Amino acid sequence: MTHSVDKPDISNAEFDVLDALWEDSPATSADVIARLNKHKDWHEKTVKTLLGRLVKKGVLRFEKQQRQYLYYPLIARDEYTKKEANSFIGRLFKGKVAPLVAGFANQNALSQQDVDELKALIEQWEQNND
Amino acid sequence: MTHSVDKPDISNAEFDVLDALWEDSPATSADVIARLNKHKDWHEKTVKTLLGRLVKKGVLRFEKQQRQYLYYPLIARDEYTKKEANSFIGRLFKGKVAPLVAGFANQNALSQQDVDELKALIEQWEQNND
DNA sequence: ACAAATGGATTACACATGTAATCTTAAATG
DNA sequence: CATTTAAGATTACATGTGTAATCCATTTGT
Repeated sequence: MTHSVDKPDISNAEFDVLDALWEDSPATSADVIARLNKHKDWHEKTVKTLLGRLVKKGVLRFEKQQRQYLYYPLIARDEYTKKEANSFIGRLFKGKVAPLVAGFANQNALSQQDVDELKALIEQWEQNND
Repeated sequence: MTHSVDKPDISNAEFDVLDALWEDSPATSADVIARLNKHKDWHEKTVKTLLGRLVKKGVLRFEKQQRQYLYYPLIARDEYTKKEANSFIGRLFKGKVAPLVAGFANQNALSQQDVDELKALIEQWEQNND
């Protein structure tokens, strides 16, 4: 990577909006509002404000579709979560992922499926690092 | 657990202060300032403001030591990180820890040690869930 | 054609946060 | 003892954030 644009901070409320867009995009504000209101109860105006802020932050872009806008995310969910995970683990667990998993194990928050997935990941890792 | 007090939000700057206290407590504000300034460069007044806010939020308490105060954390680091990890994983990864670990693996951010620790955790888990 | 509804733009406003400066009082120092 | 210093308390102030309301221009329904 030769150059990378500064990642703007995305607030919690903004994240929820972005997440609705990640669910399926492009989408109109009405679409986003409808999706969000399946779980939350936000006023239409609120969601529009957040869409606007995300555009201003460079996280979304839009294309005019007659009167409405079609919004597109400019960052991938995966990329975003990866960065957030890094900084989170960095701050709280000195960058080590195992202690976080240990906390989950400790709380009985690991399912058989989680464990299976972790085992698969490890196997994969060992494959690549013999 | 029969009853639990509402956990106040701790901001990023506040977390750093709290973390300095977790390093060793009780401690005076001067201690905390000194510790923080090994890595950051915060004005003394700033740190004192943050200590005050943490006290107001019920995260710290203090005892007067003549003129100075001795500050004590009122929550354990482990407990705090556990809660934060839960909400973080909840929001970004639908509550599943494996996808987060997958992101790390994917970035080549897993060391042999991490993997060893994960394996140990899994083994432990399987022990308890046969 | 006119009015009502609807989309986005602009404005609002309280509380949180980062980052101190100033105030008050008591301890230390000459 | 008078003065400087240092601790905590109070105040400050720009920006960010949650949560809309209002404004303005179309589109749509009657």
